[in-house]
Amino acid sequence: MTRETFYITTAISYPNGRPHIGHAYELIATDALARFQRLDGKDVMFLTGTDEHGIKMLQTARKEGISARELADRNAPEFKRMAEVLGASNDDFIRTTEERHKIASQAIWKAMAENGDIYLGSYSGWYSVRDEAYYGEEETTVGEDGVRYGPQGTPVEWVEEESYFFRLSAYQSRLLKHYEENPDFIGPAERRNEVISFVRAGLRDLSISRTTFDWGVPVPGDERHVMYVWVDALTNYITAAGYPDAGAERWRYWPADAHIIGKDIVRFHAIYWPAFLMSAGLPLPKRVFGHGFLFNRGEKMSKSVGNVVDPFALVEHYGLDQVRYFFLREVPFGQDGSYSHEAIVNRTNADLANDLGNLAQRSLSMIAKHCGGKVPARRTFAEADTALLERAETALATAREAMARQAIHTALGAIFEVVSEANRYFAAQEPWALRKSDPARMETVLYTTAEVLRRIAILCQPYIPGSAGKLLDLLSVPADRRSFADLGAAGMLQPGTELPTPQPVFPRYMEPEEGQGA
RNA sequence: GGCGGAGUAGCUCAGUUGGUUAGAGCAGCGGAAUCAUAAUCCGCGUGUCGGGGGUUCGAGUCCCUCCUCCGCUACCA
Repeated sequence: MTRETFYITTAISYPNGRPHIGHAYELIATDALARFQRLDGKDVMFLTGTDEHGIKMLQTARKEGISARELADRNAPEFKRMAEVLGASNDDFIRTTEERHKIASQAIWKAMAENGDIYLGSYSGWYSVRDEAYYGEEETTVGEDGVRYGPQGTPVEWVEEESYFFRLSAYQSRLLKHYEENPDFIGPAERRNEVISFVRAGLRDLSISRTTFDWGVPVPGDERHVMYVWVDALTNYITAAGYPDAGAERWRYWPADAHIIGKDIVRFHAIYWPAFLMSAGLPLPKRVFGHGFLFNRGEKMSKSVGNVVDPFALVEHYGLDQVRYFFLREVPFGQDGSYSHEAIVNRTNADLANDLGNLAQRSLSMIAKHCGGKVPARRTFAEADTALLERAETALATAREAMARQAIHTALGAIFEVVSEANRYFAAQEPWALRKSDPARMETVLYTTAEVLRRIAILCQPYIPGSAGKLLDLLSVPADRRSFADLGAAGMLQPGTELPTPQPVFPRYMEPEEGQGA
């Protein structure tokens, strides 16, 4: 029997600089979504990568006195390294400068051309390099410095060039129909509204080639042109699935189940991309989800303010799972979020070290001391025992529903509800008192606690894979018995199983004696 | 200007189709306990639910209006 496939992607990062916290955030969240589906038995493909063409790469390279390719070759590995440092479980890392991507991009171009959607025209206007957009004369203003600026406040220059156009205007009603018939195509709902009102306002044909530079994928049949960077960038999602080879091993993953992107590029993914795919006769992704931005103490990161936070430093300072947990739990996915040293310390100490870590430590220590370091025997379960264990299964159901709509914070909330409940259970049962009054009952209580920890750890794997794995190791849970299918009765701990000496899983963050925090 | 979203306890937020004394977490205060990573458990909130008006037996939850913030979008001097 073939398993259900699940294909999920991040946006590909533009490597004209080093990875920043926004890249890290998107990757962590997408990784959690991918891991969840894997644990839930799906055949998952998770893709991330870098988007290396376009004039901005060229300009940054020029400024540094190197070629665009050298810049890409220098920075792309940093993004790859970030994926490793963040514990991302991506199955592939695509670079748009790869040969397979050139083949795919040219193939989709040809498919769109054969469908009659590409025509040669010319474009002249005020072009903003930074915005990568043309503006009408009336949209620009000449500043006091004599420089002409676009509506976004970026300098523009007069550009006149021959350009291929994509007949986007022809797709207006088909797109609207698609949004109508597939209400979950765009998430969250606010983004969907924005897209629909934009499309309703009317779509103009899109300029999709450039002749003013050559850092891009050549247009098939007319190599004076390179493709507009977004045509080539969006195509990465099918390149990695083997396009244009319909017989490719990975083609079974297409269409993607979810493109996870920042809210700033929703338009490209929810309008242009489906239009390109319709034109090329390919199925559309099932969902495009735009997450929010992160702010440092409520302020947008910027180099001038000096509050840019390096994801590598963050992981180094707080620990990988602490960083993952904080962003996934603290920020409602889809909304903007804020982070600060205090918030990270509070959240991770309270939830990970105090609630979960300490519960594991106190119960496993008792087992080590009073049960011979083996999974204790269990007698008849009391109502409190079964009730607690069932909470974990309820949490899985809640998490599953939440993760299907990218409500990662809701899923984590449900899981940590079980942790709280387990602490209440442990305090109410007082196994330390039972040790003298009713040792048999103590064993059952400790068994129940260990078992609920097993379930919690299984549920935590998508979010804090390293620590969850460590906890499962402490419970001697075999590596092949850690999926969601093993969550319930089928995978329960076997009394008598030898357990390793308990060790703290989540170190408590202690403020350095002196010096400033991160 | 148009469209959309938001404004609820010190902080971050939940609040189904309107219905008993508006909730959670964190922080704070008091207590219990001592198995544990000074962790845990219990108790404690007089919040104008942005302002005003309205519908209703009853509104945080519906309608109108105003204010503030944010997003998308279209423009104008």
